[in-house]
Amino acid sequence: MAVTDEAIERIKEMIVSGALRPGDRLPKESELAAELGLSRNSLREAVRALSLIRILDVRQGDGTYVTSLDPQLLLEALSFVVDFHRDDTVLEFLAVRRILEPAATAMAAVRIPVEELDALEGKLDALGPQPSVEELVASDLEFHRGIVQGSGNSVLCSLLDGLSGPTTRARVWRGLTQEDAVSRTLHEHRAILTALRDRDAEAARSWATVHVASVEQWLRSTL
Amino acid sequence: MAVTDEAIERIKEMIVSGALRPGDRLPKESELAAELGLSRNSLREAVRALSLIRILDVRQGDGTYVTSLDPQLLLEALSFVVDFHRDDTVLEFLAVRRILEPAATAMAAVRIPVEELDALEGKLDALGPQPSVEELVASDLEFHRGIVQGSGNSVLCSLLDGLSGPTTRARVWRGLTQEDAVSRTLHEHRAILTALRDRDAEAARSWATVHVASVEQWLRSTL
DNA sequence: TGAGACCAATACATCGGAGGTCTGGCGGCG
DNA sequence: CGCCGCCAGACCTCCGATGTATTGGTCTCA
Repeated sequence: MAVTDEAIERIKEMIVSGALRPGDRLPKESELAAELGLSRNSLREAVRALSLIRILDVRQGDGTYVTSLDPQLLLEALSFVVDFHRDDTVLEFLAVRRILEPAATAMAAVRIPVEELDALEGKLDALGPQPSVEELVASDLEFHRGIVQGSGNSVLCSLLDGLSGPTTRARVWRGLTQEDAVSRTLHEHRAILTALRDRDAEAARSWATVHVASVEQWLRSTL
Repeated sequence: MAVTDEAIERIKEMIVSGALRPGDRLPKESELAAELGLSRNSLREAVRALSLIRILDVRQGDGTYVTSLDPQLLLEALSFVVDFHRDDTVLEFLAVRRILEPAATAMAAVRIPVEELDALEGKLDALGPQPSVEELVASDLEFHRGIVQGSGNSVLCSLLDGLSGPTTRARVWRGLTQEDAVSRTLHEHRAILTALRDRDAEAARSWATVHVASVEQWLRSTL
């Protein structure tokens, strides 16, 4: 195995084993390089790779630290990966989302705080009757994120966040706004909110399914 | 932004825009470095980072190539990330799996080929009445992977594969084998197979739910 | 005495070059 | 025609030096 790959494994092992804990500072480049028995350049490649997927956080002039390792942070790299997929696999991502989103919405029905529901409704109200594409995308993203956060599962939340990345979403919306789907989507958002207020998990699940499925269907007919 | 990060974005952009397609070979280090306006060392850091998440494939003595970009390949990096999580978040990953696995099993019920079912049953038969821990883990992993592949959604398949990574699974099994859960698990596997043979999606979904939930419950009571 | 500016130490960022190693292809030899 | 060794190309690793951002202490001034 190449020295750099070995360094990646060694650093990973140090973190997994607990020798390095979240927030800990790594020895400085030169020391760590000597410790692992390689040059600074090679070590830097390892550190950079781990930095890309948010395992490490390098701060110039300060040092290199282990991140919080929150699922949210680590799965953020997922959206980077999703960006590489073209339209032909978007449907598969959307199918996964159609599984997760209703489940998350149903989970949220029994535990999301009323204040959060109020906040979400307020944001829907703030959206005018003729929102721009950018506003719609932002609103949609925020709406779903708010609900999924209400599920109380941060892994689920981050996963959906990554799957519904800006790129995918934007691609979908770009054409979707040409149709009358805008008002229908907003109506579905309202329906989901109502179901959540009623603490009706099954209704919430159904509305979420309908919501995602309608996007999926439109996309399938277009591609 | 640092030159290396910029290089990562530039390379990503080249791939997403289609300038570089799967399987394409990148210009050699020195040329690409000159083209992007940075040193080879910095470029190497960028390439190494993209290589870690399976976007690029560097072959010593040959060149650097764009991978197939299959969802399967890219989501493989997910298991690397999952490895960093400790027991306290395993439950959240398992909860996500409890959502996805039944759905995938139900999808498989209507489309998995009979030959695949035969193969899976054959593997269960090959497992003796007193399998070792390693055999059990391997069998369990292979069984679920075979079924999920039958769902026909490669994204879903890779996602579950990553979530049920060897580490997580091994941790769970290590203690689980102490109980009588072994025979129960094997029995559940048989039941899932039967439901799939009957093309009974609902039964398959239910058995998969029971299967994952039992592991989750045991884990919850142990932690 | 307290606040703000200055400065030096620290640590990462970037660079260019040199030597090593592996791969694949070309040509010679049997 | 097939096998084997040579060789050019490309990545691997390392070194040493310079640039740059942050930090924290110190010094000066009000």
